[in-house]
Amino acid sequence: MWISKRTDYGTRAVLALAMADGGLKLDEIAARTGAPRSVLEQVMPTLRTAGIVRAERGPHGGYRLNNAPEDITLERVVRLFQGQLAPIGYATRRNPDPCPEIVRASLREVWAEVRDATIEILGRTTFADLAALASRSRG
Amino acid sequence: MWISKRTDYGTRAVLALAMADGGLKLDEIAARTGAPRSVLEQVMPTLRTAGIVRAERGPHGGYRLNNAPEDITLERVVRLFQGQLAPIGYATRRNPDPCPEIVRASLREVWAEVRDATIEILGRTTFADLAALASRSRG
DNA sequence: AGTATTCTCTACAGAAATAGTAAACATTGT
DNA sequence: ACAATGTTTACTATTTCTGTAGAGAATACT
Repeated sequence: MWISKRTDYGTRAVLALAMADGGLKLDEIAARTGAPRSVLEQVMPTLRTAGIVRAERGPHGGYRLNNAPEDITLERVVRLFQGQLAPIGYATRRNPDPCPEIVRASLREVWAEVRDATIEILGRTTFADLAALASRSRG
Repeated sequence: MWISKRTDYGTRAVLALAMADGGLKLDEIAARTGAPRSVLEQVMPTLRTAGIVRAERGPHGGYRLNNAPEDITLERVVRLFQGQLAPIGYATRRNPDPCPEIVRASLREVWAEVRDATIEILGRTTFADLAALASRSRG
């Protein structure tokens, strides 16, 4: 239970764009993802600043992906909102907290395994994969 | 960053007991795990109620494991404190939240993969494994 | 009995993270 | 000008997390 709503909404929004022909307006993204519009108002600029989507204002404006869905991994979007993917602070890849006690150092090995398994899955899954999943289930 | 301190302290405490000859008093567990004694006062009864440790009061009292370390998985202890292991509410094994939108349903597949990978690791790792890790690193 | 030792229960307080709302603002097309 | 669209920022309410404290209960020893 550790993916925040904003992370969830962010990934849903990118997937909605990956599945759309052309761009989508904020209201359309809200409708297709089930995310509150007011929250997307914060989420979308974050995606834009990170270079994942681009936005245009005014009539006929909206959002588009900046890259092909094959080139956007889930890991990238999740990290954008969530930061570290390790389950605990002493098992991050960069600058892990120290483990003064031997029991903690042993546990670190396992948390690192969980971390790596998570990164492996999120890193190999692209939004093209997710879109393909969706069209398959749609029949 | 989703393992709570209490979960962390709980797993450390069980490992400390798995590595000890005989039992340990609360203060000894606190010393070996680096956990505040006052928090362990809440954590240890939780472990006891779950049948993972047993306690004895009075002089010469303390805690012992109720089973062999080989028979206690990390999954069991983590679930005790943490509950569901899925990264998000719509990807739990039992009673997942519904996924009205197609984008959410696609993402569920991936979160389920993460969940299963996590459970696989925590479910096969026992406290005997962790104790072995510790004695290896101790040399 | 009395006392020291040890675990147990429960209430609480502060801090931090999370979630969502809202309103004023900036840009663009017609 | 004006309507349509995204942007920014401040805010509030709620929940979760973390740790502390103190009174209580059981046990062993004398």
